[in-house]
Amino acid sequence: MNQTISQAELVIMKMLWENSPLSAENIYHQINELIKERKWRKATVKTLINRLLKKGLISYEQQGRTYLYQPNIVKETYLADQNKSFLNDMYDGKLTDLMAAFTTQEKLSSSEINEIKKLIEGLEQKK
Amino acid sequence: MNQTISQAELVIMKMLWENSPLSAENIYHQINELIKERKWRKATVKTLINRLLKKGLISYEQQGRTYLYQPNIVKETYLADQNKSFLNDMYDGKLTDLMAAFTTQEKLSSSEINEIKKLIEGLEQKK
DNA sequence: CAACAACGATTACATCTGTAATCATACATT
DNA sequence: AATGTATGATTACAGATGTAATCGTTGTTG
Repeated sequence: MNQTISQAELVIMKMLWENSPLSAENIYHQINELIKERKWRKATVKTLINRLLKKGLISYEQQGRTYLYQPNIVKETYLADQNKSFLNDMYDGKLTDLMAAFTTQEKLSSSEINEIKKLIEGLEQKK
Repeated sequence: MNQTISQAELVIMKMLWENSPLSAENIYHQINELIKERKWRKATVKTLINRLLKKGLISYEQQGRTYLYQPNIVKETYLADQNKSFLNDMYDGKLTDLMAAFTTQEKLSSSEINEIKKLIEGLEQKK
């Protein structure tokens, strides 16, 4: 259940999280239209789909001659796991260190700063 | 120059960022003392060191019969790259989304919340 | 019905990773 | 000097990953 998703596989997963179920053909087209830099052959897309199937990360329902694929895991769950790993790997679990790095590294508009402030205030309320 | 660092290699890099130069022997011992769960053979440690050398991520100076290794890249630079990739891969570059996920996902002490507030205030000053 | 096209299945193959064993060499010790 | 030992170098090998080509089957079309 705790299968890893490779970089390439993640592209497929994102597509399915945004909009599913999708056929292989469909995924193929979306990838090559929306992500111009990346040109995958159909066979490549199929391989990635099959690997995701084998890992149990997606499933399909048969629709006539084609298969329609859909994710088995929720995006938020996956992200939460990734966040945790990233935080531990890069900042030894110290969230404030991570926050400091991100906020100083990325340039923020004042509306974004406000948004973040609101987040923090929300946290204070809750406790 | 934009070499990737694998999970295992990162363990070595962290060691060197914290304290360098170090000999292979030294790295070996630190890994197996400090990170109890992980038991690497000396040969494994050497392999990882050699891969990092080949990637140009570390270098050595000879000290008699042993080599002393040291990082060629600064930790902060590496982290900044990782942050950027992570932000793009997981949150399509939307920092506030990332922040929202992390702050709601991790439980924060009120002192941590304060620390973050100070960070944000610092950002506001600067603009 | 025959040929083609569409779709899924199978196979391929180089590189990267994790995890080492073994080999060679130089130093230390009896 | 001979042998053990520490250290670096070379080789190994399976699984994951990126990137596909090709094969097989079934529906479509002239």
